[in-house]
Amino acid sequence: MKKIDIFKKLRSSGLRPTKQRVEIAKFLFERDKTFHFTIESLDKFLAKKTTFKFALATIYNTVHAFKKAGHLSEVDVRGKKTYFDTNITNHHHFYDNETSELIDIDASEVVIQKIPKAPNGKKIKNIEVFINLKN
Amino acid sequence: MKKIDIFKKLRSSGLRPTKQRVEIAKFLFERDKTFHFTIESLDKFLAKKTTFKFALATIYNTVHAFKKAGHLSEVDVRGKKTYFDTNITNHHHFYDNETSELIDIDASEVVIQKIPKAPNGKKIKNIEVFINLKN
DNA sequence: TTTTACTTTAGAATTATTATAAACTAGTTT
DNA sequence: AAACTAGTTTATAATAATTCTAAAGTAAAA
Ligand SMILES: [Mn+2]
Ligand SMILES: [Mn+2]
Ligand SMILES: [Zn+2]
Ligand SMILES: [Zn+2]
Repeated sequence: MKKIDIFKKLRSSGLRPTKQRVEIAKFLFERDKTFHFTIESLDKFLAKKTTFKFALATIYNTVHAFKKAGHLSEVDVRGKKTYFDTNITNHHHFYDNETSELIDIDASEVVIQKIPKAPNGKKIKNIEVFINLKN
Repeated sequence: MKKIDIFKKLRSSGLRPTKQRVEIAKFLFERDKTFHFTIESLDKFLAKKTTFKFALATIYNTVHAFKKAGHLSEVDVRGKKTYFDTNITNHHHFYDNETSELIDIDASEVVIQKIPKAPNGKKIKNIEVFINLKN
């Protein structure tokens, strides 16, 4: 992903390309594989890898703007912190409780044969399969 | 569920049957159908339906003791509050985002045909299917 | 360049949860 | 039944994740 794409991500999220936001966007999107992160892990990375400061509020605001624009998704994990995902396709997860690690499962890897019909007046929006792992 | 069973629930959770705990246990277990709740909803019910006071810490402690003893389970729901479930069988959920309501799906209602194998050295502990609803 | 609207930031506020430690009580012992 | 002991409740403080605020700074428009 080129720098011009980073600007597009920002613009399409309603964000001006400030230096903080560009750094965040580069870290999130300028890579080959998608990944999962928390605000805390992102903050730690930014503190270590860049010279200037990032207020936590800036990180929260930027991540939420990306999420709102559909450039990030959120994953439900037991625990207190929110996990974000740069994989915005429909997909599923393994969760390794020992390491607190999320592993993607492509939607095509899961085939569901039978599912109940949605309650009256409701439709199915999406199905999330969460596979807990043990050793 | 009779009063004697309430005492068993408490005893098997390592809890003395105090009046607070008996009230909580009666509310949770003395009913025909299982249900989902948060600490907040439980607290509100107890405040409204009983005369004596419940410290929040007592509610948290009692619920956690039931969970640890296997009398309650926890459900991952997007959001900040923890949801508990008096249904401790393996089962799945519909989640109605409009009403923030969880609806049980019996394990037999879901048949999964294909699933990837667990990563090296890991085993599958359990599979949770979460179906998001829309109108 | 000046202006305007948006952005960053430090710190305060909020929310859910957990910890603390003093007052209280259930169950046991005498 | 009184005394004892271990467990319990409670108000309050502490912690952790997140959101809010408002002052100072910056990008883009005029
Ligand atoms: Mn959020
Ligand atoms: Mn959660
Ligand atoms: Zn993922
Ligand atoms: Zn349930």
